[in-house]
Amino acid sequence: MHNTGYTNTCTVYNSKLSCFEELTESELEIIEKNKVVVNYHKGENICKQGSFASHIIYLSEGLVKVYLEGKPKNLILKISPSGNLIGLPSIYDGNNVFLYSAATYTDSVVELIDINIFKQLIKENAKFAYRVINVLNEHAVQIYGRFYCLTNKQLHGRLADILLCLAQRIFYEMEFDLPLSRNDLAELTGMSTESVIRVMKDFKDDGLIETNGKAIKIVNYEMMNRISEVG
Amino acid sequence: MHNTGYTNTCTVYNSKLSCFEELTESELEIIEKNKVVVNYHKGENICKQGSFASHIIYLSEGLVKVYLEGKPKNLILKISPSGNLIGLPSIYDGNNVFLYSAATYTDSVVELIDINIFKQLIKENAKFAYRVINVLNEHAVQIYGRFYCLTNKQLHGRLADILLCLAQRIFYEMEFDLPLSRNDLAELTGMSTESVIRVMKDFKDDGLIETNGKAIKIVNYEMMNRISEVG
DNA sequence: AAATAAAACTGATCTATATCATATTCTTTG
DNA sequence: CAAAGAATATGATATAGATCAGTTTTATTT
Repeated sequence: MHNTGYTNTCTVYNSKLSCFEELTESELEIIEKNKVVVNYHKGENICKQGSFASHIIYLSEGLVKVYLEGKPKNLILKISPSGNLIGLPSIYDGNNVFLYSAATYTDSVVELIDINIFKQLIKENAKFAYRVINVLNEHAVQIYGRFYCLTNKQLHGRLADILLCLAQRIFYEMEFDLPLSRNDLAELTGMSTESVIRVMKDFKDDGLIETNGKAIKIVNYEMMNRISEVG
Repeated sequence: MHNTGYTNTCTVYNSKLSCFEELTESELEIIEKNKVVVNYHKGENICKQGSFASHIIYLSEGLVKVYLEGKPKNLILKISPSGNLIGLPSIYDGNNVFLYSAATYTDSVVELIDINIFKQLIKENAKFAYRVINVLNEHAVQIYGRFYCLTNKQLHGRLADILLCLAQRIFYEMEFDLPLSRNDLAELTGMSTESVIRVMKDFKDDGLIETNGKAIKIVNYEMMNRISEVG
């Protein structure tokens, strides 16, 4: 049976698709010549919603959250590991503005590509543009899934989602050092910090996970997965 | 000051951008020759999440909801009036599948464009592709806004949002015949039908709106707007 | 027009989860 | 190394909004 569901809050946008493969040597050279490399510390903002989007951001190292600014609290759209582009939705005529903010969870390295050059490449190289469309759509699927989960699943499901997601899509292991605080997890799952702590405790008490400081181990994958699915 | 916020649940995706303007005569002809026109009755499905996406759908008449299928309940991503494309996110290599379902609120007319022809045009005409990217991004903004509202605003804010949205973006008038049931509104705002009714009553009692059967009139626009903003 | 079905409405109750208040542990820094 | 500051933890309380169980109104069918 075909999988029609968006059953994962999984927040990680980890594109398998690179659009740059479709560029010619000379086009790549244009990018190389016009890009700038910038280092960021943990917790810094790499772009700010509403500010002028002069660049497309390529995350070459690190881990960032991409989020909408909100009055009482922000809304995280995705977390993005290295190898992904940030700011593609800014390619939008008459509105050269970042549609979201992004901030680093860990020290990160970023390459800034002039947005006008990027746009020019799209307008000249249809294959490249096609790839960009693919990346945007892949991204859309992720956001849809997250949207569904945050609006439909409850606490245990959402937290299970995120933990599985980190294990599977960021660390590729069931045991990892969590670079996020309980507070970060709360923001990510749309729950209160206290609830994160309580649900984590539930998971521990039920033998689904083990924690030791920042270290987390998903012991009972099957069960965690069921919790994530059931909500 | 620049408006950086996504303060509207507004669900209506009403693109000002048409991507077809960038096509040449002969390209348009290709589309004309390969398109099929289909009529739908109110309440019918025009595409189903997970099914093979053989076509891009152009809504030439009517009003539809675009939604994710969910076990206890669905999640509406947007409502789309005539003049918009549905199914663009299906342009996604290795996954020729509808990423969402769509169903009509009213009798509708649809033009089906073969997805392979559409893809081919993207790959050959970069300007066209650029427009498609613009449409996708415009769309993304809408969904982000809705995402924010559904996860952060509470009942009164959400319902005020939708009513304003219908008035401003669908009917272009403060007085209109609502083509949606209370149940539809509930689905749209992510609340229970009973709550929709209660909040509607609150609005009526406070003199913000007047209703008479299917007819709705937004009397106090200012106040409704404030409710929508405050949440 | 009577009968049936479907919306719309109302009130009572229940529950998931936030919020608040406070305690404990861990981490940084003077 | 002590002191201050974060981050984590825990229990009590509050509440927005769902769910349930009905009633009334509107729409549809016979």
